[in-house]
Amino acid sequence: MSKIEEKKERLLNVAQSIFSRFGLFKTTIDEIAKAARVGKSSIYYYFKSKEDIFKAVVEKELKTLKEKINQALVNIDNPQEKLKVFILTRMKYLRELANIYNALQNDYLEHYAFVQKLRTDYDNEEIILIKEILQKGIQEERFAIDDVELTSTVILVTLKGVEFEWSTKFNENEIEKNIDKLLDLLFNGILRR
Amino acid sequence: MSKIEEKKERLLNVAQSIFSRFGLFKTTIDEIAKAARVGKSSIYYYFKSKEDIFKAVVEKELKTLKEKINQALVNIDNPQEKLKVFILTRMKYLRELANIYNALQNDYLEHYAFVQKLRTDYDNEEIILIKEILQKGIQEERFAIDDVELTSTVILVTLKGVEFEWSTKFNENEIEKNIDKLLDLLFNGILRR
DNA sequence: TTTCGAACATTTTCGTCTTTCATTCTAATT
DNA sequence: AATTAGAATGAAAGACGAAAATGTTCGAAA
Repeated sequence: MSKIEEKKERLLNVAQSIFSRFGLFKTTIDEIAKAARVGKSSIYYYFKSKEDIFKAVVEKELKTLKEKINQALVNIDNPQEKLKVFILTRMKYLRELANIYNALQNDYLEHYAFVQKLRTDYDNEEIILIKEILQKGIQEERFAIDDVELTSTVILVTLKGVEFEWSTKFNENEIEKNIDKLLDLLFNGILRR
Repeated sequence: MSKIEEKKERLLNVAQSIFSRFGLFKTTIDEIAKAARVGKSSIYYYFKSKEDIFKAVVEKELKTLKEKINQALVNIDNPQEKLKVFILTRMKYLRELANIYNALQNDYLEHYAFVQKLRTDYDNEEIILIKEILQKGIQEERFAIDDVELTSTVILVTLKGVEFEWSTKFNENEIEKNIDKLLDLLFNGILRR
């Protein structure tokens, strides 16, 4: 990594921790500069604006999240298990990555073009990932799915819906139990046979 | 109905149509009074505050919604069919009743105590209704459900999640198709058998 | 090339005044 | 007495300009 990239990285880490605590609006460039022990104008040597820094931080967190999910999934073959691990890993790290979580949830940020783009882009990526898992399951003749598009949308929507409620109400252990039940519902449906 | 209740009703209808167009904040008591051809202080003879009027309007709409749903469900016996009709009816009328829809969705209203109460109360009622349908299905040995509580939560969350997306993207016919698929997913799951 | 102090530009904050609006009062009308 | 509404009240929301804070740029220095 080049010298300049190392410095950018350092500034980004500082910015990340401050943004995590105070959010985009309540942190000033000066704070970041002070914390990083540089003059505030130096920041502009590396980033073109405050929004740009925030964007970089969120993208960094997004990259981390994707890596964590990929790492968790890479040596799992069973598509049922894969879905479960995907959901669990997603929930776990999304909560840790405060800035991306905020960018995805906070209503005050939705007017920023890059946040909107981030949301739809990331939605799409997740849909694609879910679709791939489903397709693999179909290919292996484990799943029988009529409309993969709709099914993955429903899975993602449900995930986003229960995520908030569960992560405030339950501990990690209970969440896993709920996810198991949710997956059981998804796999088997509710009809008696 | 007493004279005073008739007048209240009339004022409420006027208020409903104005609130529907402009929302709680952008409509003034004066507007309602003018539209109803009464002096604005007369309104206070019937309602104790602006919030009180809005509350009454929302409750009126809620009552309408419940009636519509009950009417639609009353002579359906099959629990599968019942779920479908519930979902369709709910979607259809919720969109027509602008004020309750706003009260349930609009972030600016969530600070009002009665809106919060309305939301949680109505959530509970819907959960209860869904549970009842599920219980009936279990009783008739059509459904096999491990955790009825979680299942009904998941159904409601999914409903609320797809509702917005679908109602902007699809027409009534396509929505019905999607709901059919959604129900198929719910009933049969995705596992091949 | 990199840094930073100072200058500049833009936004936010604050105080003041004015206007609007919800609510109350009071007297008139039914 | 029940009902209505004009006028009064007070609190909140806007309009506006000055001052302060903050984001961004520039040019000189390390």
